[in-house]
Amino acid sequence: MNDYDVQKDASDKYSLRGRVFNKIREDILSGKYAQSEELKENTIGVELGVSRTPVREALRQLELEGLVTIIPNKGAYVTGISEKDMHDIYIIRSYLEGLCARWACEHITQAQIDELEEIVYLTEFHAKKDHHEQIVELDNKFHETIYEASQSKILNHVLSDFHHYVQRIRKITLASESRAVNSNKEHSAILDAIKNRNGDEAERLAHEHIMNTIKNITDQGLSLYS
Amino acid sequence: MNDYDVQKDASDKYSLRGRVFNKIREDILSGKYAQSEELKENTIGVELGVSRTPVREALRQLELEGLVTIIPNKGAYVTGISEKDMHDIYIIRSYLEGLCARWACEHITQAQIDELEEIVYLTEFHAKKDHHEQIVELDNKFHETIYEASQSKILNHVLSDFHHYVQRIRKITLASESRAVNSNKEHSAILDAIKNRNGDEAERLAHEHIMNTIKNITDQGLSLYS
DNA sequence: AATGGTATAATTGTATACAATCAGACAGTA
DNA sequence: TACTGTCTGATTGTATACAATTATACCATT
Repeated sequence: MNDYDVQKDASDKYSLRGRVFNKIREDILSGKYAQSEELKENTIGVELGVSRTPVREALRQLELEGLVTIIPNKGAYVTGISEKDMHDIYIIRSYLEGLCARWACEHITQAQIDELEEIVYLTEFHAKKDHHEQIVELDNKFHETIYEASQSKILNHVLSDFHHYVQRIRKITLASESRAVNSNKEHSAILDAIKNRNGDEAERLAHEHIMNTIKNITDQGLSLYS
Repeated sequence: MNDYDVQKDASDKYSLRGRVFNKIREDILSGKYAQSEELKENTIGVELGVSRTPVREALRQLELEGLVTIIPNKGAYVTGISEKDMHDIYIIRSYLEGLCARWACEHITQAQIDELEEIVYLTEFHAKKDHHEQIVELDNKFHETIYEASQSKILNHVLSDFHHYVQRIRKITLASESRAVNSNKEHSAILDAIKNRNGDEAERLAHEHIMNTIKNITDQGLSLYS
């Protein structure tokens, strides 16, 4: 009757299921759950203050993403990803980001080019001042813009999926100022190739860009999965 | 304590949800549902003789696969895939199958090599006799074996996802005897490269193999999405 | 006729009830 | 002890109930 007891959780952008989904994924990727740990619907539901239903739906989605393995009538188990998996993801991305840059050459709009130029410019600025937060944000934006510029729903989808996995790593690598600067130079070169509609060059540079990221991490003795 | 060996190998009988999921996906890919058509949980449930619950779960999974778009509190709508999407999938696959063959060079077991040789041999036999059914089956097997030989969980996962989309096309292309023969010759060449542990060659051949498939379809005036 | 508001219906979101299945304990037997 | 069958509790699979939200139809007002 009275409209006062409405949900105060104003982030109506995400449904309950969406929030549960993100929470569990985050917990898996962050290592809160051990490998092969059983994820009980009821336990998680109680933990998050929701019923089993949204938890079930989230687990089914995570199964499709490969983070969870469901054995019928038995349970859901954490599959997680190993360091090798992370390495594989980077290699795969190096190919696909290359292809993506090539397609972007063919389909990019002037507005998108402008946006990329702005991103490169701003990154240069923030890199000097060591603004980690903004740098990571801009890095994401740069790649996402190229995903969209490829005008390939499928490729965008695949690369965006991987995005969740590499998110944490980006924060680490870009914390090094020198890498942030170099990374931005590479972005700038990729952008130039795209502006010149040089597909071969764009593909090659984007491919190398990812490979350099791997090299940077391993050179520092860091792990891709930390 | 004991590590619970989570088996992904799904010889599992499909749950209701699994069947509903496959059915809806099939119906979307086959064009039974029009683009942007609303998928009502209740309607589909009644149609398949199940309640809303498994239908909901299936729709949520399909959303993650990109075949369905869910607008919160409103409904689920068919996103489907266009002919361009199919073309993109083939191009993406050409890269990833190449990478997969490269990795297979590094990790393949003797048993898997034996299996591939058997597949090539049997395909040659069935191609002569125009046994479509078996040819398609063997074609699938060939590719899946290489996916596994790559020993990359991630790459296997991505390529297996695409598999569903190209399944229908394979049946069409391989119906042409000449293509079936040529395709098998290409398989044989890829296998040779893998046996010689020649990564560059294997990647190049596997890449070309997919590109030839596209060429074959378009040359026949066929569509990738039919 | 056009507009706007309200009641009503349809649909989704979540919670819960019940059935099916599975794991582990325990007792009986040899 | 080793084996085996049954019971019990726990957990998942599905169906259904109810709440929240959205769409639609209808009437009143202008």
